[in-house]
Amino acid sequence: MNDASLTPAHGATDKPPTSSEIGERIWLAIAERRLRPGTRLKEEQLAEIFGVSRARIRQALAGLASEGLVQLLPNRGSVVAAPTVEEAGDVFFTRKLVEERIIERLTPRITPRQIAELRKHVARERAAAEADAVSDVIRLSGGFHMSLAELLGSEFLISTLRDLISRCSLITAVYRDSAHYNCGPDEHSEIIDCLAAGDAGAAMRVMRTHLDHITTSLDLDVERQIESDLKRVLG
Amino acid sequence: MNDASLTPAHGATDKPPTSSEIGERIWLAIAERRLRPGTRLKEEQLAEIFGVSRARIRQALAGLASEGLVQLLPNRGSVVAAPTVEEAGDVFFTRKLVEERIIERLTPRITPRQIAELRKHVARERAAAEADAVSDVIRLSGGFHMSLAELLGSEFLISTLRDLISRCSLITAVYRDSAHYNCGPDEHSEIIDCLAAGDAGAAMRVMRTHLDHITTSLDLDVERQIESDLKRVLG
DNA sequence: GACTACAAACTTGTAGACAATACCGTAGGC
DNA sequence: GCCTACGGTATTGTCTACAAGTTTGTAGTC
Repeated sequence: MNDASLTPAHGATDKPPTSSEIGERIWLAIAERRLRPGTRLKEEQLAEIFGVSRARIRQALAGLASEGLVQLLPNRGSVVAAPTVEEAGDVFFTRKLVEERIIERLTPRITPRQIAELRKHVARERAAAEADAVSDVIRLSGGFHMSLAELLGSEFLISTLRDLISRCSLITAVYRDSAHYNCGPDEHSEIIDCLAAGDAGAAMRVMRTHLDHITTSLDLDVERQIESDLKRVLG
Repeated sequence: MNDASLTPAHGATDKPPTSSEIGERIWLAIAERRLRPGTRLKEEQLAEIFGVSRARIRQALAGLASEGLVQLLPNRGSVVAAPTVEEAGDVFFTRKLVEERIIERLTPRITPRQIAELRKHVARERAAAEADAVSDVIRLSGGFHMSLAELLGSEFLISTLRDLISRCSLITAVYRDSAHYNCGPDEHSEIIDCLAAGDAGAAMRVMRTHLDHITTSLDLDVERQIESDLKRVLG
């Protein structure tokens, strides 16, 4: 693993990062494909990189493991997870259902003020896309979907969606063929229009189409060989 | 918290329990309503009860927190979570969708040998129900659903369903009105029949009905006041 | 008499050290 | 020449001690 792949652009900070900040940085490194599936994540190495003790690293890794981003091998360490094609299908299928549920429940209760907030978010997405700020684009495009869950306020759906989006980011990082990062802001805008019009059915349809676009942009048919499959390939 | 509520029936073991064993015991205590929502879970106290150090307790609590069973309050400790009525709706809704997906994918590939395994499982459920072995009944009724996911072999759906079943157990523990524990074996048997017949549609229908039965057995309309709602009640 | 500021006790958060386990290279035997 | 057994090295798993934060009780003041 290249140490530079985890150090943030804005340089070293004074305070030691919290375990969730560490998790976020590792997550971003995975989503940006700087950390490839199969990469070993040694605790001591990470502890040195982030300037914290191993205990905090273990916390962060445990969190990432529960989100399915890293795999914890007992007594043998952690590696960046390598989702299978089948798993990818399940994840996107589930995400579609959960996001439709969110839309369905959010539509009748959303306020004009919240609509405005969402539009601002999409504007930030556009700005980041035009500036080619890859980290921001990835974070913001997931952030739009998270915002919908947060507006709804259901703790369960929020944490479930966070989990699903993380997994989707990993999947797209593995199976996406080109530079086209996550979802585009135009379809997000369209979803907001439906929400503003109070048309839950239309919003759900657009959301479904939107997520289908992401799915179809993946090479799920191609069998991408990844590091952890090495044994199977050569065995 | 009563210490006795966590000690297992079969007495103290020689070896110290692993963090997942500790998590399981706490989970069971919650599912059996021995630990009520809002109960504080002090690390040192738990460490003494299970005869391990605090580090292992923290692991167990972190795992339970990611399943939504306990709530981690930074610098203030952990309490047994108190799901709201709205959250309960979301959880059951999502569980229905996930279990239907499992059934849908499992039906065309299930083998007679696996059918036989499932029938054996239901037989164990019946035996436990007749013997009034509450712990076993709770574990086995959830176990049936887990078995379906495990037969399918999708890591994602397995971990997702484990999460959902845990949350459902907590919800039923909070909102169920009487002694009727989780799901009955008869409907499980019916699901197996549909699987054996290769009729995915029927199996999905039965599963949906089955889960609806659990939902309707809850007092979701009644506002059960729980400790963490104290402020809202008195404020 | 009620409110605010302070102090003590308790609980969690963190770090560092030690023990257990798994992997890799080497030597010996078949 | 290949396989197996052994030992060194590296990495994870666990525990104990200390630091930081929060809550609770108490005294002083308005």
